[in-house]
Amino acid sequence: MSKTKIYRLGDLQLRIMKVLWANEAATVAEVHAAVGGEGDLAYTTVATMLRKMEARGLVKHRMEARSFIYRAAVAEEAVSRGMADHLLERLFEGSLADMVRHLLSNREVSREELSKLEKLIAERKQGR
Amino acid sequence: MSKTKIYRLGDLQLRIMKVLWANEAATVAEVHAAVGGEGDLAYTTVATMLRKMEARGLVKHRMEARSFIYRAAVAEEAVSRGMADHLLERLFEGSLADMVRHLLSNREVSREELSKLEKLIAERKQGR
DNA sequence: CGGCTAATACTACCGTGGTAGTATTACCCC
DNA sequence: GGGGTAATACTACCACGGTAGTATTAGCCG
Repeated sequence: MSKTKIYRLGDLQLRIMKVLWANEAATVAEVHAAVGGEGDLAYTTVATMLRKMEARGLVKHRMEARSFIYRAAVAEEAVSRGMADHLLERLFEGSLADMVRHLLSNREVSREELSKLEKLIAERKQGR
Repeated sequence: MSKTKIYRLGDLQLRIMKVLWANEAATVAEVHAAVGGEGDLAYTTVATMLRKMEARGLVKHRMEARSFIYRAAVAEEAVSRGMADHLLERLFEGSLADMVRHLLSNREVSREELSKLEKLIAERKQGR
């Protein structure tokens, strides 16, 4: 299959994935340190979550000197697109314009962001 | 509180909300008919879900001639924005441009959509 | 060697989305 | 009035995210 339903990640899971995407490989302790910023979690919580995530195919581990070294088993791209696509379909019936409209309303967006967006659209229109 | 954590809605819940947003008010039977399109659900499944959603403050009901008439208790706007914002923060650290970039890649977007987007950005830049 | 320590394994528990069966109730029609 | 029917209520399960305690194990250090 390989269809791991990539788009459904909880908050903690996503935070963990971000650590692994940023670091390529990390021990439980490293993930715990990196993830546990505010309102820190128990070490075992992170360890348990990693095990559950491995069962779901999100991460893999190898043993090294008595420690598990975890790394991501799914690409950040795939997850980002999966989740964003899922939301776009579920909520806005695939209309990107609708989605962006919602995101623009009631939110302060810097001029830089707007310019970046403009450029993106323009490029895309050019078929690039 | 009233902070119902608006942004976490399951697929079925969202489908139900869409029916209620479209219809203003509906009986369980109506929701069931409208939602159960493909791979249809049991009537009781919809009824149970509605009850759970009411407990969470997502919908309300009134009695009328032996039947519950449900209506949405949260605005579509609020939910859409909540969910989209949540994703934007969790996944793209608030960078709208990043998010749109992901959504544009590997996806066919009509010229109309692109034009709509252009207009949105332009309007926003004008401070409107 | 014996104990400390760091690591994983196992188990448990809560909340909630999703799904649905069974029970109860209240009406309506013959 | 009695039976059928439509509606809700109650109960039950499973999966899974999140959280964490307890048990076990393996290695190290004095």
